[in-house]
Amino acid sequence: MVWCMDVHDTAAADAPRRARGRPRKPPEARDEGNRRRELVRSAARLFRRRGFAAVSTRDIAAAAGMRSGSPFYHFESKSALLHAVVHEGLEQAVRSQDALLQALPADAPAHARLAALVRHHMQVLFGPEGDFIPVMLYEWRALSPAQRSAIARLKTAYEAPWMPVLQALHAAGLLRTEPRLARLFILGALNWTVQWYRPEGPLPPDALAAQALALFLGPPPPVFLETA
Amino acid sequence: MVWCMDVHDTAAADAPRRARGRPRKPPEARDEGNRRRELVRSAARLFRRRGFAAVSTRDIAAAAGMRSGSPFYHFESKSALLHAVVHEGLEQAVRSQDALLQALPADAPAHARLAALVRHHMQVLFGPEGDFIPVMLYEWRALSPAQRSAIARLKTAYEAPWMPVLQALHAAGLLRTEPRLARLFILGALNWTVQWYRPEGPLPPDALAAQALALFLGPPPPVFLETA
DNA sequence: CCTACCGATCGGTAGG
DNA sequence: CCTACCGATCGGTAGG
Repeated sequence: MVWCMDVHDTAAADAPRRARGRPRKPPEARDEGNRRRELVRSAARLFRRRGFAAVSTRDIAAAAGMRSGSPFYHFESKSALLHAVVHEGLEQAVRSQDALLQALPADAPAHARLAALVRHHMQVLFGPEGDFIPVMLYEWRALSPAQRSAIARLKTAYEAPWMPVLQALHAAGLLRTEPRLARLFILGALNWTVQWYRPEGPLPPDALAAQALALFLGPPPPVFLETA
Repeated sequence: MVWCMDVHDTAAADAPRRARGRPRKPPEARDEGNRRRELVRSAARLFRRRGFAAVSTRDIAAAAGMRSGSPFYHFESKSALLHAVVHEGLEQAVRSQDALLQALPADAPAHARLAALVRHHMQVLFGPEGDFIPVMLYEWRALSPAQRSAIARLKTAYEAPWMPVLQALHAAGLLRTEPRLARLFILGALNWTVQWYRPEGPLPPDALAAQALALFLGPPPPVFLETA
């Protein structure tokens, strides 16, 4: 092995350690936990833009202001980084969706509940943390089996609240498709928007959500059916 | 450079060419044009299963029964192979879609036309050539700008016939969403099925298409509106 | 279409 | 968290 320190330079070796190489950041700016978060954020952005396999750990390190080997101080592998992106994004999405449903009036009609779920889903896809879930949607394959099943549990938790809402709409005759299939089609149509929709365009995410809802439920909110 | 032929073995060099290395296939089994097609087919299957970046040109060569360098006899680069997959798949889809529309009665109602388009799209995704279009859908990014715009023209040709149908449904009040958005949502819901649907399961592709149509158009075919 | 090869890059690691 | 490095693999090519 070859080292950059010249082993023949005994004077330097015996002298007190001098600062070598590039200057270190002052300790208060390094802020341990945030370095890891910065890696996850950078990885999410790069994975979304170019895909997992096309992004190198060196790219991620550079985006987070580190050297090539440093991501492996925080994560044991590239795929562990992907797992962190997906896991943290999905955990946050489950949390905010649960909070949303808690905030709805207990007697909110199914139509209003579905509207809230669709609107929230678009916020998850295009909000400030908008890289995390698309990475899950499109880079699923790159996870190991063990990682996949950890994610699958969270995904089930995210999708669960959709079912009673779709079942109620189906029972009321407002949804002609079998609820489980309806959920797959609806989430598919919404997830696909990451391929073509730009939130900075003329149509804001909430308006896009309203258009999607109109496609699935046909006529405008038939309030009369719910409020007897 | 080092060659496998021993240059000191002048006797062998002067002797009439002997068969060296692995045996060649007889000429009639090689069938020039089909080798290229086999590469495209193998590439399509691998790109779909593992993604463009995760598949090596060696993998593709092996799947087509070739050695590592041989794909570059047929294609100038890995991305040219991807382009061939996408281009040939999309060309075929445009052709069969056009044939389908020609075969419909001239007075077929918009509802029936949309049903035919949706059914055909599922056949494109899950039929015998079912790897080609999913590769386009999910590996779009890996194409060069020039390749992308060549594909974009074909994609426009594929999507064009959907618009008059959706506009007619919109005008008839059977579709509550602006037609252009409806097209994006509908094709998105259908394209997403490659993530979860297995055609060898209990629900055949045509039945899946019917369920999707019911979701978008609500009530069963309102024939009375079209047949006066 | 194969053989033999090249330069570049990749994920990951030892040692500090 | 950096430095210096390793073995493996990758896309691609020259020459036949």
